[in-house]
Order: sequence, then structure tokens, then C-alpha cells
Amino acid sequence: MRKSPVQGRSQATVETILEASAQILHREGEAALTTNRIAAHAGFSIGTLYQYFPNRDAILAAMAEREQRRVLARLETELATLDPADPEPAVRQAIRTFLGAFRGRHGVRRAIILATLRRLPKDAKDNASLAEPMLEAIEARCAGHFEPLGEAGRYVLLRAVAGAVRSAAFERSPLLGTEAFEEALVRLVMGMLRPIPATPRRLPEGAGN
Amino acid sequence: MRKSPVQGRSQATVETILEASAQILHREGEAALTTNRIAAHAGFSIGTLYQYFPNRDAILAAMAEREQRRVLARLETELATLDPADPEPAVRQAIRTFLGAFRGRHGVRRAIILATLRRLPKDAKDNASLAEPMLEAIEARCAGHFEPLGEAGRYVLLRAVAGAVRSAAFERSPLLGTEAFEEALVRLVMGMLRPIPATPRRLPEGAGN
Amino acid sequence: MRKSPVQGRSQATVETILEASAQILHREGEAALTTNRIAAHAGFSIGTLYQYFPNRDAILAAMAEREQRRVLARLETELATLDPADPEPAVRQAIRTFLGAFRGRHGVRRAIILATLRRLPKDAKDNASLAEPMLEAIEARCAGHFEPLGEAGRYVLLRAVAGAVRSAAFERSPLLGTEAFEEALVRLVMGMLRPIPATPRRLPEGAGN
Amino acid sequence: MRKSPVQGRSQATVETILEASAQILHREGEAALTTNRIAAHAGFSIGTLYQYFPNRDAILAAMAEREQRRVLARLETELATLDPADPEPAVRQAIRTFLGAFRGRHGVRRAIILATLRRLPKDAKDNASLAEPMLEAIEARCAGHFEPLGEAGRYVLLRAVAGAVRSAAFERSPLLGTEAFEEALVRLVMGMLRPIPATPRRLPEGAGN
DNA sequence: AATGAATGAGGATTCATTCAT
DNA sequence: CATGAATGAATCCTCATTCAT
Repeated sequence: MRKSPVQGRSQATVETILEASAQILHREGEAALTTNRIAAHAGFSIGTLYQYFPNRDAILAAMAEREQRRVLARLETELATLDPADPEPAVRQAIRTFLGAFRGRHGVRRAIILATLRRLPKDAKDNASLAEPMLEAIEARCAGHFEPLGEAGRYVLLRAVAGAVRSAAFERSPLLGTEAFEEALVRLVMGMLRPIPATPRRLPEGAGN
Repeated sequence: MRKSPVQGRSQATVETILEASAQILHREGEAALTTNRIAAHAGFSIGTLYQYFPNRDAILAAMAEREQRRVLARLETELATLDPADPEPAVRQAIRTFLGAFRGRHGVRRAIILATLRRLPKDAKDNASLAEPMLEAIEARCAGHFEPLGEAGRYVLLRAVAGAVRSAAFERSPLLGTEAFEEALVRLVMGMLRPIPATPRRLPEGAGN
Repeated sequence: MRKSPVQGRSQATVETILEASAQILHREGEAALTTNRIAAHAGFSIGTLYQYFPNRDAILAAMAEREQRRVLARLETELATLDPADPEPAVRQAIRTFLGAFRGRHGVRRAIILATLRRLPKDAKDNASLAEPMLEAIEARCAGHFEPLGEAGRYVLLRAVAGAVRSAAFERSPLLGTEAFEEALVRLVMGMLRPIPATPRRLPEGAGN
Repeated sequence: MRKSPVQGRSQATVETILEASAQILHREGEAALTTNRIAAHAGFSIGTLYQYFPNRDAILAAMAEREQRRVLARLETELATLDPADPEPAVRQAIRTFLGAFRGRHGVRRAIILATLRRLPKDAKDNASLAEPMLEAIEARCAGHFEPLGEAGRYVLLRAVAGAVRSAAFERSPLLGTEAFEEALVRLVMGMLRPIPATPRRLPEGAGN
């Protein structure tokens, strides 16, 4: 960000610019996302745009961040209502919430995903960043019921879920909204979780295990 | 393709152009993949290039296809040696083979994936095409041992595996070559497969389940 | 100047702006000398800057003038101490003083010179303005000892000295501080001066010369 | 140069572009020398221009070089006719030739000088490059008649002459074409040269000096 | 078949300047 | 007096594509 918005006015400007970008992305695809077009669509002059963003890429990055933050916020409030006890319903709800985050403005998400992907030469990390809080929520709630996933296990599970959903979003698959899709995802996650036999409860005293 | 390469020379030219493109992609990234650069690198004039490809996109498409064909060919010969009997080793071998297909020339794969993704406005299909033969091989060999995956199940499993591997390739994750990664993928797949109890059929009454 | 700084505060503001400009010029070169940057560096808003200068060029002009005035002031006080009698030492001292004026803040001088040069489409005059007082000082003191230089002679001598020094400053030549350089300049000036044989007048007949 | 002109056609193109640039410089000053304007004036599209020059600066550099080469060539053929014997006439002729090089297309020279000056952050050398061959010619012909100038002396003499002439050209001084101007320059140069007393010739054998 | 010179619409970006607050 | 958000003409440059040779 080139200039920290001092006056309230400029904050709105930044917001307007980002929203305009999102709309263009949504309606006309990434190729149409030129700086001049953004400015025109936002109703500002190109110069104003460059007051706040050092270059085109920064706009995309800001948009990606904004979109991410939004979805994450939604995700977290919804996940907070997660029932701690039974694992499978918890997973299902998490999945459902996660899927919900992908609804609406596919074009935007799609473009953002692409743009984000493109700009990771080697500093790739947040490739599954949306799925991560989901997994953490599950882990937090179901700790002790499952063997912890190793590093590789976590990595694969996160990317697997994210990959499946992302693909569906990308391909605008009709499956995306269905219960069967949700069910399959739940199975995917549950299949990775290895339950810890509940016996210890029964033998609170003794030469355990 | 503007001109079907009937003569051997023409075929070689096309091949040279595609190889040059792949190398540029690998070495200098997608931004450097301009038609003039391709022509120069291939040792042809830009005019010649346009004798064989109607436009830049066609080159990318041809490259993607070529790369796809190559990997597929390798995949299929290797999968042919799959042991029919025991499911888990079969899955493991399939996974290993699949992973092998992703080794080498990451930059090219990466760029091709991106370029391919970009050019699917709504006609998205081949998003998991590499994983498909793997799944078919497993299904062919282990049919009867598992409940068939439904449409959604198939879809999710394919994209999940492809997504995980693709992410690792994209991020150049150090996990990519490890056994733990392979193991996690095997678990991912096995977790989705619901074994059909083979004996119950023969023993309809008995000490059930 | 858009507004004559009557109050002390205004004067300080103008001074601050000019000093900020000089510093930017010195540290970052002419390309960095944008109005916004000047304002920022001076700690004023761009609007304030335009309260005092009608446009960017005026700032440059004011800077050039200021710099000129400064050097001239120094030059004049130092030249005032010039010993009237012997011509060569007088010339040497004048040269030394002149050279002294070029020390320090080369970047600024350089940039100012360039900027000033650029803005003289046809009204060029002050091209040797710094050397002029030097020559005048010499002439004032040594009048009668030398044939007066003609218009062309004056012109050439001024530009010659100024040119040599300016070049050295521009090229940041290591010669600039050396005695040999000073010596050469003295020779350059002395070579142009044609002494008037002082005695012949008093000894109209005698062992001449 | 981005592309070495293979076909003869392109050589002409480069020449046309440079000539167009020179004309714009001459007629409208440096500010008007934009890439698009050059292209338009040359009768080519902007793309063509960039086939041959990597950026605007390269055009200026090429022009400067071209102009330099031209003047140098003229200078050298004329200096070749220099009479070896008597020093002063030799100097006068050299000066005259040198001055001749500055006639015509002042705007171009002016702009080129400025542009060249601007682009010497610290690698400044050729600041007097036109005067250098002149001095060499004189030195070659009059060796033995004068004490050799030291490094500083050469430096100063070159820049002094170049400076005076350059100033006159810059200021479009009416003196430029006059004999008085030429005469003053000759005196400037001659004043720097310290003749070696011709006596040694008379004492070919003896305790010399 | 091959060449490569030429094209030019269109993109990103800068920066002096204005004016409502 | 001061602010700083907004302006937009103008600049440099790219690159897919064509077509005469």
C-alpha cells in the first residue's frame, strides 16, 4: 500500500477500488482486469488508483487478502458453533461450513486463486490457508479421539480437501452444491482419521495399555 | 494446427517448437514465453512458427497435450504391472507410479497447469485427467473387493489426490519425495474405499460382522 | 513566486522547501526531484508547496538562484582580500577562491547546472556568471598592467575557465583538488593576459625591453 | 541495439529513425523527443522503433555516437592537411577546423550534449572528446617546439577550449562565427604552450641543455 | 517453405497540478 | 494558511500477428 489513508475518504476509495476489481474479475475474467479499467469502473481516475497501490499486482494481492479475510471471518464464526463431542458430525459441519465459503462469486474466487497461484515462485505457503482453520477446529475439538496426523498427513489432508473443493469450484461442477459431494468429502476426511480405541476409559487404574 | 505435418521435416519442426517452449517455460517462467522468443529459441523465424500454429494459445495447448500424453504413456505402462491381488499394495504402487510422473521439469508442469487452468472459461474437464487412469487401474484390479465409489466419491477422490500432489509440486514442498507423503496419500485413498466383506456372502448366518 | 513571503514563517517555509530540494538532488539525483517528493521531504503538503511556487520550474530556478547567490557572496568577500600589486599571485588567489566555491555538494551543483542549462532555449546568459566577478576582481586590481581583453577575449577566457572547472566538477575528476590543476588554470589565465611593458613610458629612450 | 539489421531494409530503417530523432531535437527540443513522436516522424510504427532500440535512451546514445563519429571524421580529414612547421598557424587552423565542426544543427548538438551530460553519473570521460584529436594533431606536429603539457595542463586546455566553444554554441552567441572569437581561442591555446628555446640547434655538440 | 521487417492497439505507470475541505 | 485526495494527459514499452519478399 503506497499511502496509508489518513482521511476517511480515502479508505472508502480503496474499498471501492477493490470492489470494482472483484466485479470485473467476476464478470469479465482476469484478462479484463487492467488498471485503467479498474479505475474507470471504480469511478476514479487512474492516478487515484496509483495513490494507493504501487502496481497492478498489489491490487490483486490486496483483493486476495481481502477475500481471504472475509471468508476466514465467516468460517471462524461458524466453526465456533461446532459440537465438540461426536467426531463425524463435527467433521460434517466443518465441511459444510467450508463449502459454504466457496459459494457465490465463483469468478472472483477463481481469478483470485489463479492470480495467487501465479504469484508464488517459491514462497508458496497459503495454498490451503482456508482449509487450515477447519482442520484446527476439528483437531481442537476431537483431540484425544484420534491419532494425531503427522506432518505429511496434515499436509495431504489439507490439500486434498482444498484441492477437491477448488476443482469443483473451478470446473463449476454441478456436484458442488449436492449432498453427495459433501458426503464424499466427509468420507475423505474421516478415512484419514484413525480412532484411538476408547478402552483407556474403562481401565482408569491398572498397568494401562 | 494450421498445417498438418505430413512430411517428417514438418513433424520435427513442430516438435522443436514445442520443446523450445517447454524449455523457456522451465527456465524463464511463463512471462518469457512469447512467440518471438519461442521462435528464436527454436531456431526458426516467427513466420515459420505461424505456419504451424494459428496462434500462441495453440502452442500452449499443444504443449499441454504433449506433456499429458507423455506422462500418461509412462503411467499406463507402469500401471500395467500392477499386482491384482491385495488392494493396499496395489494402491501404494499406483500412488508411487503417479508420484513418479510428477518428477522432473516442475517448472514446465507448473506453467502448463497454470496456462491450462487459465484457459478454461467454462469448459473445464481435464482437471484430474492424470489421476483418472490411476483410479481406473485400481478399480479394474480390485473390483469386487470394494464398494464402488459413487460419482461424487470418484470425483472427490480424484481431485483430492491430484490436488494434494499438485499442491506439493507447486509449492515445491520438500515432502514431495518422502515416504511419509506417499504413505499419507495411500491412507487418503484407502480411507475412501469401503471393503466388501468377502466372507459374509458365503456365511449368511453366523457370528455376524 | 506566487506569494511574497512577508512573514518570517513564510520565509522559513520557502527556505525549507529549497533546502529539501537541494538535498534530494544531492542524494537521489534529478529524477527523484518531483514536487510531491519535495513536499514530503520538506514536511509540507503538496498544496503548501504550490502556495509558494507557481510550478516545478520555479522551484528549480529559485534553487539555482539561491545557490548562485551563496557562492557569489563567498566569492566576493574572499576576492576583496586580493593583493593589488603583483598580477600572477593575484590571479592565483582568484583562481583558488574560485575553485573553493566549487567544493562540496557537487551533486547539487551538477544538477542545478544541468537543470539550468536545460531551461535556456535561447535566452542564455548566465553561463559563466560565477567566473565573471573573478575576472572583474583581477581586472580591477591589475588594470594598467595588461592590455584590456576585447569582448571576445573576455568571453573566451570566462567560458574557458568556467568550462574547465565545470568539467572537472562534472566528471568528479581527481585533479579537482590538486595543485597541478590550479597551476594549469593560472597558466591558462596568465597566457591570455598580454602585459603592458610598464617602464618604456618612463624611459622612452634606453636599452629597451 | 536490439537487433542486428540482417536485411538491407532494416539498416535504412535505423538510419531513418536516427535522422528523425535529430530533426525533432533540432526543431523542437529534447522535450519533444518522445518515442512515439520519433516513430511517427520517421514514418514507422512505434513497434519498429523498438525492434532496433531497447529503450528511448539507446536512441539518444546512438544519435550521440553517430553525430560524434561524423564530426570526428570531418575533423580528422581536415586536420590531416595541417602544416607541420610553424606552430601558431597550425593552432589557428586546428581551431578553425574545430569551430567548423560546431556549425549547423546547433539544436542537435545542444540536445546531444545535454543528453550526454545527463547520462554520466560517474563514468564521465568523453566530455572533451572532440577537442582531443585536435590537441593530438597539434602535439604530433609541433613536438619538440614546446614543453609537453602535464596531465593537468592537457586536461585544462582541452576542457577550456571545449568549454568556450560549447558555451558559445549553447548560447548561440553571435561571436561564434567571428574572427575575433577564433583569434581569442588561438591566444588561449598559445598562451598555454611554453616554447622551447631553439638554441640547441646551434650547439649540436657541447655541454648541451 | 521460410523469412523477418513491420505493425499498432493497448498496457502499466508517472507526476505536475487543482481544489474542496 | 494548510491539507491531501483526486486528476488525467502523456510516456514508455510489449507482443501477437501479418505479409511482402
